[in-house]
Amino acid sequence: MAKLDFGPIADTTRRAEIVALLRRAILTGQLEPGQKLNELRISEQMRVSRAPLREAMRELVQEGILTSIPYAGTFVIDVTAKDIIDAYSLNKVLDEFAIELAWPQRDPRFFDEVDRRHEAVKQATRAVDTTRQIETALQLHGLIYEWADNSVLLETWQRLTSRLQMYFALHQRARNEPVPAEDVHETYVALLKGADMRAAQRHAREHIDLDFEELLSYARGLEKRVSKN
Amino acid sequence: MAKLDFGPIADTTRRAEIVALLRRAILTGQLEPGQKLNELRISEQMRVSRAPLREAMRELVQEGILTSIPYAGTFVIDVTAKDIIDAYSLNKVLDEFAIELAWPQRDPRFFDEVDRRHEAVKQATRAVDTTRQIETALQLHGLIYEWADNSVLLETWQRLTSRLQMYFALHQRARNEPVPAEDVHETYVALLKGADMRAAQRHAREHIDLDFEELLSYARGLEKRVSKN
DNA sequence: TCTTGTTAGATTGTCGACAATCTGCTTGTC
DNA sequence: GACAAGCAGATTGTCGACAATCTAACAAGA
Repeated sequence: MAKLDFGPIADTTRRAEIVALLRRAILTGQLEPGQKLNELRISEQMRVSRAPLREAMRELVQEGILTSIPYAGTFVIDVTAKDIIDAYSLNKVLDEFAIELAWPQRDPRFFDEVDRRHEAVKQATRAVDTTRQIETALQLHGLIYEWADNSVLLETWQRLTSRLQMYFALHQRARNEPVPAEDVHETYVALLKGADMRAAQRHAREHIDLDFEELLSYARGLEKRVSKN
Repeated sequence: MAKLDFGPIADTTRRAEIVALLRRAILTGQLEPGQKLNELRISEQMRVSRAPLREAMRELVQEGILTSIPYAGTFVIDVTAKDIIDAYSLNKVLDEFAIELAWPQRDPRFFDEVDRRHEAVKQATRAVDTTRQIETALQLHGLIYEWADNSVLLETWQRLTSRLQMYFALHQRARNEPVPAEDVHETYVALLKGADMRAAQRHAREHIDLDFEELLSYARGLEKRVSKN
């Protein structure tokens, strides 16, 4: 008998859907950093009462992409150059650790997934779908975390991912030139499938530094933003 | 003129107070793992409506110490041996990183803080106040994170701390013998004040392993718990 | 002119009630 | 007795209204 384990049914609460909508809006840059979220307006737009909206906002505050000041409002987090540096330097450390943990766990399904996600990135690149390209690249990157079999590490990575995605989206938005067409993940994928763990760790670190430089140049250009209504 | 910079005023929303109350109850083990949180009952006990209570619970869910199933309820997270192992192994990695970042940042205020927090631990130990002892020990431990000057790392550590505190509290609760009177932090403190960073990192790792063994033996004895009303 | 007090409007925080969903029990049927 | 249907109670999710707080504009006084 085929072993088909059903995943949990979809959370069909308004709250969950609101969280997804808001998160997407923030991570794609539709909601700009520093921008204030007006509860009444958003709840009306979504045809929802303020209660589930506020609960959703609480989640996103804890997730680190919103910030809230009592009686003043809830805002999209501001992005400073330091934030980006901090996130990236931590990401390096976590990557190294994740690769170490995931390495002995690699199995056929892992290798399949690598290719599948790599393919998704390439497709998004061809389609010049910037948002999706960022999304898929991070998903490829997150594979080692999923295979590391450490729930706390995975959680930490997911939190970090939110910000990284936001940073990249802002970056791409700032320079509105088309996305690089070359495939920067080729080497990384090859190393993940290879036998030399140290090499993979080294590459992950260097690869990150590459993207980092670009992002940082953007970050340095960031000015303080005023909160918009 | 003395430069006194006022910190932000206290968040005097009911929500914030509820979060603090609930968190404390969970971290000290007053609310047991797996236990269900009945909204109506708690809101009545606290003389508060369900709205701010629910928002507070959302925060704690994202904080990782509560878990929620739509239309079923919100529960204190279950603690498995694997969770403890995962948290600790990540903690090791983060510690090493934090020491590295904090090392060049050490200043007179840092050394003062080390002593101050170390003193707090010793005092709690003398008073045989187990809860406070765990709290202060973690605060001493968290010093390197505060000095690392990496906001994302600090956040990550604080999330991790919540769980560690919970694990320790459960552990102490399980074996109701008094707390060890000897000062296990003496060496750590000395190394933090010393000149050899590598030695400090090494000790942090070993020291952790020590406590870890004890905690693990407890974790292994953990049985599945049924949810209580 | 600058400061301080006041007030109106907008927005967030909180409340009590209703709707949707789950759980366990009972009932009826075979 | 086993099993499904249906019902009652309890609990969570959502709503609309009210209270508390903030903001900005304006007026009064030094």
